[in-house]
Amino acid sequence: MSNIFGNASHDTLNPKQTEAVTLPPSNALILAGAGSGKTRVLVHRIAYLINHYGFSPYSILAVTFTNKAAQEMRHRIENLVGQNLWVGTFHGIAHRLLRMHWEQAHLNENFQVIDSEDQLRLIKRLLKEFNLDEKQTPPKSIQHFINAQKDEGRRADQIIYPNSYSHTRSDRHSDSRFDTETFIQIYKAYEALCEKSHLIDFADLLLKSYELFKFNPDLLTQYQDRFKALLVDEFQDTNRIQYLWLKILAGPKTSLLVVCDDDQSIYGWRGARVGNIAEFQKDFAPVKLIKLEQNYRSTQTILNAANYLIAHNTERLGKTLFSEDKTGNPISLFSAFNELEEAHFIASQIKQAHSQGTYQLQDFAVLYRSNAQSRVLEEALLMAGLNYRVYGGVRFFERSEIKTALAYCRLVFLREDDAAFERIINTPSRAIGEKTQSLIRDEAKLLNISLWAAALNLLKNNQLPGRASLALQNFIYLIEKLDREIQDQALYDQVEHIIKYSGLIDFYQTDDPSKAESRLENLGELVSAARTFMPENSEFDLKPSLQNFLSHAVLESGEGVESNTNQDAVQLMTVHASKGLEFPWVFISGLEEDLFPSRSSTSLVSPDNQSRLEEERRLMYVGMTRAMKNLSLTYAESRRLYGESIRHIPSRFLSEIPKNLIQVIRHKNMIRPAHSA
DNA sequence: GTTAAGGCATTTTTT
DNA sequence: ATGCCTTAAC
Repeated sequence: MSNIFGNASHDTLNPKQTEAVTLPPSNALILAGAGSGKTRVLVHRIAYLINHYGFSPYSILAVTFTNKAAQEMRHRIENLVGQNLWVGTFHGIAHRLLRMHWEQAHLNENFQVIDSEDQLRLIKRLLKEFNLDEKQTPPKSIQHFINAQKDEGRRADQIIYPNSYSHTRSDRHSDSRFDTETFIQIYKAYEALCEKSHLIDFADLLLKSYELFKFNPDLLTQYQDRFKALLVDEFQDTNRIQYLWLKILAGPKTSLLVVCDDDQSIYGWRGARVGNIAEFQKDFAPVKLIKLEQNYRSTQTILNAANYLIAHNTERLGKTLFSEDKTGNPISLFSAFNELEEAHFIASQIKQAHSQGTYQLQDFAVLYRSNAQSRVLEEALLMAGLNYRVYGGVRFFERSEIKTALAYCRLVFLREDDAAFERIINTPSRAIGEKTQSLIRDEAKLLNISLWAAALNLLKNNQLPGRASLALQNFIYLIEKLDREIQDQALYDQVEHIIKYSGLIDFYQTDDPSKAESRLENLGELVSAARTFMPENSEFDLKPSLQNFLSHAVLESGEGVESNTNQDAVQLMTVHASKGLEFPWVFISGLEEDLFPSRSSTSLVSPDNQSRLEEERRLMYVGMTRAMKNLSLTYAESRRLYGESIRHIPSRFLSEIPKNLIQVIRHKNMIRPAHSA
């Protein structure tokens, strides 16, 4: 398993690391290769600023991308300097700023954050209002459009018409059938709806907090003066708005240190701009550049292979990893007849190595390009009697029963929350059908009020048939009753009470018997989560309130599959999900053209072609550099995909690794599993 | 208001 | 092949 302390076993910093840590306060770019100890450098840098330059922890801000990275950094900083300073994700920090300055940000005090599922629901509702057909105008494409605009820092009225957005992301949906003007209109309506409902989506957290600074110069100055040092992790993954946010926040006296690895930029497809690195060097000149190229993770063989592979990319800053470790085992390569044999091979290799006692199961990771590949691998591991754990399922706070329960909490907390209203108005079913709901929506639209207020209006004016009226009355009564009952209760009592009296327990007990058990269990866990909930970061005097708990649920939705976490098990995940981790023995499977590199990165006729392929190559590079001792590569000549067998040729990436580093494993007397129907 | 049948897409994922 | 979601029929 990956060691959360990275290479903490090395007690001293190497010369390059030392140079980065002890720089005088100034702008710096740390180009940190895989396994070169970048988190360690960041943490030591913070300690150095405090201990050597006398910076107050209060004047330092460290930004990461994931909650996991933020937690780890917070933990390590506390170990080193024992101080509680401001560390968080871009979104987490933006959220906190908006909570603190909600008035200046033109927000409601009780605003709620919505996730992309809620966002999509709102968009679907708008499409209905616009009388647009979902087939002709897919809600997903609208969602993508809106998020891409916000990620670029543009409001609906700032869009440079036409097609100003098409260069950033995949433009599958930007052909003439979809009229940009319509998209902009929906974007506008969506903004209005969010404002009315006091809701804010992920992208808007950043955009709104950027605007908060932009339109409140006094506040901005206050923060610019406060932050003497800004540190950013995984800078290659920043998008436009995140860059703008950093740029506006960094004042004349702020020194900005960013850590990045352009060779590990694998999120271009969701808006990350590697170009921010060059822009940073220009905007923040002079920028001190330091390269960390010594790797503490892998054997030199693995690094050589990875170096040769990545050298095929043209868009690079340039960096070559080296290790003090011995050469190590050659990289093994296995060619299978089909995906079943491939899986069987991997399972038997693991079984064999494991039985010799050198490795635990958790020392093995099996990586793949797409999630669909995991099933065959799981079956093979199961057959071999090996425990495994698949990363990346539906996360706790994203499960439907959890989201429904939270929607009750949200509506109880804030009646204007239309997203919550729509989710629970008829769950469990209480005879408020499409007809009634549509009447409520019309009323809300007409008077520009929330769905809740619209429902009250319809009841007051007797505009509903008797049955519907009664049902709606009961629903409203239920929410108001819950609200009254939870006053003055502690958070966990509130959550427990709402779940208990919302009718959800009965509903999930009978709704789908196969899922009933796990759903009820999850609802129980939600109460436990509320019981143990304690907001991070004491500086802001956060209490375990319902509001804070709801924000936490959206912004930190937690690990995927939490079961069997403590069991020794083989780790299965996509190459993307493996970023930042390390394993003694890594398998990368499905190394075939059209799979890895993916079909869309090679076959699309677009000017983007080259960079798409380079991103795939970086992905391969990320996968390879996860390996500490052994790296095994596999591919299948034929693979069942989408119901039919397809022949594939070996991935070009295999031929980009020098032959002398590879040992080809021959088919021994292996049983070839036949394809089943 | 619930269930069956047909349509459809299907890299990667965080917040 | 499969799962998800809209639509059509009880």
